[in-house]
Amino acid sequence: MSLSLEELALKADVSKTTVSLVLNGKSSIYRISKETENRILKIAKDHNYKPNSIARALRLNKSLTIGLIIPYLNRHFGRVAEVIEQNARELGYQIIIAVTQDCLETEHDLIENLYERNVDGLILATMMNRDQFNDLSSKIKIPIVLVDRRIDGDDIAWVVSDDEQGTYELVSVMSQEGVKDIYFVGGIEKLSTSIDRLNGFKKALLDKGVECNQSKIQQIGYAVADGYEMTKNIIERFSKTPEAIFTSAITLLEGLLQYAKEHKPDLFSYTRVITYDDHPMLDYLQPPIFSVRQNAEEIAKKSFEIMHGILEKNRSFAQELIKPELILR
Amino acid sequence: MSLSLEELALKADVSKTTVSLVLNGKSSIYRISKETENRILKIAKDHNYKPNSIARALRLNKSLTIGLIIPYLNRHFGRVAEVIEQNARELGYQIIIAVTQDCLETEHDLIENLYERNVDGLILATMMNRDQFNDLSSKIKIPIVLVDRRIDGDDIAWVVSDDEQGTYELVSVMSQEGVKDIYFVGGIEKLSTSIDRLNGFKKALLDKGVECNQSKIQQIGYAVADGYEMTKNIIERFSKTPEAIFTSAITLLEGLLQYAKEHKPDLFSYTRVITYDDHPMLDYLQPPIFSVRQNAEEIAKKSFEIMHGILEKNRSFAQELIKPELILR
DNA sequence: TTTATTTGCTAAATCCATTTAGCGGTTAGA
DNA sequence: TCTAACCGCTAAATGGATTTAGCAAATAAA
Repeated sequence: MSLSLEELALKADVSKTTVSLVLNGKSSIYRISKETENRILKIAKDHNYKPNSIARALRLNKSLTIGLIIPYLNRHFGRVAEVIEQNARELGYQIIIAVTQDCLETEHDLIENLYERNVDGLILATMMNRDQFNDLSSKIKIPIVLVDRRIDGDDIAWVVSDDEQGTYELVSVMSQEGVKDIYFVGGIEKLSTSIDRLNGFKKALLDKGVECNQSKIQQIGYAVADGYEMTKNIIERFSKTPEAIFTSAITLLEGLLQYAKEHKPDLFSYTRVITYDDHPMLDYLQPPIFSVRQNAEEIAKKSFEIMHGILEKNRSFAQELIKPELILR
Repeated sequence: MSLSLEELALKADVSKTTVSLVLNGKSSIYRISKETENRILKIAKDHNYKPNSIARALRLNKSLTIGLIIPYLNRHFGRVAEVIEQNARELGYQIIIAVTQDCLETEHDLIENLYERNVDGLILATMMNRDQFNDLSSKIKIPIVLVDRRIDGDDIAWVVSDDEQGTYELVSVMSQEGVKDIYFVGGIEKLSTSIDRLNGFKKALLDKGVECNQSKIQQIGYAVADGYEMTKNIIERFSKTPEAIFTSAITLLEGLLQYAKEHKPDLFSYTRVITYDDHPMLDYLQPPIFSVRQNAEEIAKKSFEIMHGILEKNRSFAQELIKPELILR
């Protein structure tokens, strides 16, 4: 299977240069005769010739490969990865995937690793701050598109959900109903997802003249156990019967549900729970939990689009806020 | 950044052959003096030399890259992919991921594509039957490990959940409680997951002397909409009040829940629902739904282990049935 | 002193596709 | 008749690491 240019040239009784030129559509530029061209094309087709991608990558310094670095392959990022892969494939790119488990050091290692492995670009759900990112950018000479988590900066490409607006709208639904005593169960404090969601949260309350007490805000992390812990803190230290709790990720909601199940089975009789991130199973929980659905498909599509634009269309960076969808049950 | 062997050789004032030999641990075989060796090692370290992986792949015909082809990046396969990636990374391999959406043609295209892109091996959740697989094997000269879905054959490597046993145990819980009128909501008929789960289902009933009527078995597909459709069929055509329904995947359960929500809100008052696949949210549904949790981590670990064994340890194929876990709520 | 062996290292081939510079032959124009 | 332009194609260099065969100098053995 898959013979080389040279073998093809032998069969066509021309040099491998000629074969290469023909197959790369440069026949006319190099004045290869129609006859020779057709002969070569036929032989190539008959033998189902595909150029060796490694040799090609070496020569062209271009591997048609994009590295995708994300914290987990959970529901959200799984969907993002899936759609990025499909979009990439249509344009001839492959996706190399790697998961950081939200560990900054792992992220650094992976970036370095993929860079050395000659990916053409990186799509990154990063934990870095601006300084760390700048450091990196100066070392790494391939385009980077941030996804899901952004870093402020005029020249940084990113595609993220409009976390602030989504949270604002969701929390506003509560505050418009007069709910005031609302708790924020947050994730990793320094990430844009946390910052933006917290801003949206505060803004929704302020709009109704509710001052947001610092004691109502917790940010430990995005793991299920973190959600459990923060819920526990709220119930055991601040209020046995909070009016409402906002969890800023589906995993945190899981933690809340787990705590409620174990220690507070009647939680839902006096507490409204709302959450960032949606999940189909929420449709079947009692009582219904309002949520914000991130448009993973659009996030994925745009982020590859930007990458592709930079790589092949000489476009520069771009930034996109993707509108999430409110789901009121 | 990242200079070449040649540049390194220049700095060390030796030939690139010498540098390569030293860096590949062949100093003693080729009698490179300790002095030269240390000088080269130091320079390489100072400059953080990393061999160009593309050049290496071309020369060695080995890309340290594994293709992973799965139907979706959903919860189950996302977790499998995540763990495969982590295991692979520790041993220096990268994972190229691609999703088929359970389309056989896409699967074929992807296999061909990844093969041409010189992956060293393929881990595959396949839709192929034995003949198609044999056809493929004869063309493709790299190791293939099937994951999640197996194909019978003495020389085919696979790692799958013990679907038959898992289903048997789960359904036995029902049949031991005297439940007889139980429906099978199945997936894609010809896949081993479907065949094995159906066998386990039948066996559990037969053990209690219950004959399994063909009308109680449906197999349309694994999509949420398929689950909806099959549930609808059961309720509208066979029994308004089935004693129990077994869904053979979490997506099918979602379809069932959706149908119930829309057309049969009292379904759970007379019907027991059990499902293959687990999901943490099931903990919070009323009434509790018993399930079988596949050990995605173990499946992932073993499948890469087998691949690695074939690639680097001269081992041959292997087959592994991974025990799932019954979750009774 | 001569031959054999060891030491320490390297030139060149290899993997395969791409691309630049240019060769030898024909035709057209002056 | 001579130069210029054109035609159709190719040799060779390139990218970077690996590996085989082997060279020259130093040492040991005869």
